Amino acid sequence: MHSPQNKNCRIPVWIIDDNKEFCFILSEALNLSGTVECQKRFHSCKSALQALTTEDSPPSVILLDIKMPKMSGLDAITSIKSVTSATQIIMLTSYDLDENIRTAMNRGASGYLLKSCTPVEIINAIEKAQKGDSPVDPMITKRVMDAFLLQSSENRYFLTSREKDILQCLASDLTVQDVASKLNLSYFTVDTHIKNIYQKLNVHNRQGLVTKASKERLI
Amino acid sequence: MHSPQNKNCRIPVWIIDDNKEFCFILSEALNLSGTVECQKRFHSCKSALQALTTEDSPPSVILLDIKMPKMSGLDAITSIKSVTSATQIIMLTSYDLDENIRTAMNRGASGYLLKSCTPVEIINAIEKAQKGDSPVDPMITKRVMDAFLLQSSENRYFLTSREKDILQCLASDLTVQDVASKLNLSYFTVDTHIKNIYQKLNVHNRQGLVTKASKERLI
DNA sequence: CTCAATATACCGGATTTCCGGTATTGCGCC
DNA sequence: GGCGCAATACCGGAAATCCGGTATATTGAG
Repeated sequence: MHSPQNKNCRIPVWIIDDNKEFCFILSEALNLSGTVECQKRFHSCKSALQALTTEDSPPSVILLDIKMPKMSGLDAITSIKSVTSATQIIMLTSYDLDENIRTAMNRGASGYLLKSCTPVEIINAIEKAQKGDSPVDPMITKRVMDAFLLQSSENRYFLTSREKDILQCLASDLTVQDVASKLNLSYFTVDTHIKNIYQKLNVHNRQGLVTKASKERLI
Repeated sequence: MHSPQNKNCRIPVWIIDDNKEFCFILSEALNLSGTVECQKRFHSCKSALQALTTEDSPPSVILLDIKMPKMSGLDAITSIKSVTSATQIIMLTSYDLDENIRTAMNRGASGYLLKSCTPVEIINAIEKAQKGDSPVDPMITKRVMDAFLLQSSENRYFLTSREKDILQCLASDLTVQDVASKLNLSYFTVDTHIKNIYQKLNVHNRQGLVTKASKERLI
């Protein structure tokens, strides 16, 4: 009736996410549950696809990060579906409102999860997806996220220590030049770090950065 | 022993500050006290100097805003002292750490006050100055300010309603262009408003603005 | 040892901000 | 009725940011 997997076993899941830290934490969390088992982790779409084509047992559910270097998770959806159409795909995103969600759904994803969801929420979503349920209700994850954000502000964005340094400096009126002098770095280095921070926090300019960092108590 | 004023009267004070609203509020507060009397208010150094040279009774103490259009309060110190050397001058500043303080002291000011001080603190400072005491201890005003800032965040910087609108927009990642579209204004208008906000909050770029506004719960 | 991550550094062009001006209109207040 | 203020609008040049690249050295984990 439900899925093609054998009934008495835990739901086999793969995670594809270039963020190793997040990837590891999530898999550990899933394996703590009785119902889900993270069998494999990949940090690029390419290696995951390789495994899919060579291995004989595809997972029931794949958790797929939307934003990755090289091949985007968005592009991987159709490839995965063409190899193993029975596998459900749940997109992972860091961002509150990612316009790519719609695209992902159109391409065959079953739903999406915010990375800030609790493990329980994620496991529920996996169980739902395996049963063939339609997309995860965005409002649920949204609500969970809102509550979740208030605590656990602990490095949700995986900023490196250098990036945190620079974030602190930026919060106090300093220009790139100023920060470079203060930290004894090249202008270009600071510029690079800032670009990376922008990407991690999904903002596109200074005021966006400070606003977000401030809201999330990063500064 | 103390000052040249007659003993049974309240200490006569003038206020020179281009911010009419602040000026008025402060004078009202002073007049509520039993010991200090705000006799005159001026919104420019020029008009105050004019009054000083024509009137026969200079005040014991002048509260002088550092930052004013045209003639800066800093420039006015020597002029005032040359007319009435017995008058004590207390500088007023909005900013946490104003480098002009040192200059003001060198030119003959008796001390300085942060505009965010409580009326009681200000009155104490006036009484001290009139007795010829040396500069107000910066740490006192600083401490008072810190406590004061936490409450009474009510429009400390006298932002106009339009300015508050724009501040809100800036806090959410919008560029000048974006804000202009959203509020149906010209790019130049928004630019002008932002310049004015910068001046009022004493910041010089976007991240400084957002940081300060965020700290002080303006957004 | 190898791989990946991190921190470092540089370039160039497009865009945006920053700042000091000026100017006009409308509104409220003595 | 005039004065000042708030809001609107415009200009131009200097400075800073933004972004998409590329590249190298070091370090830690497997």
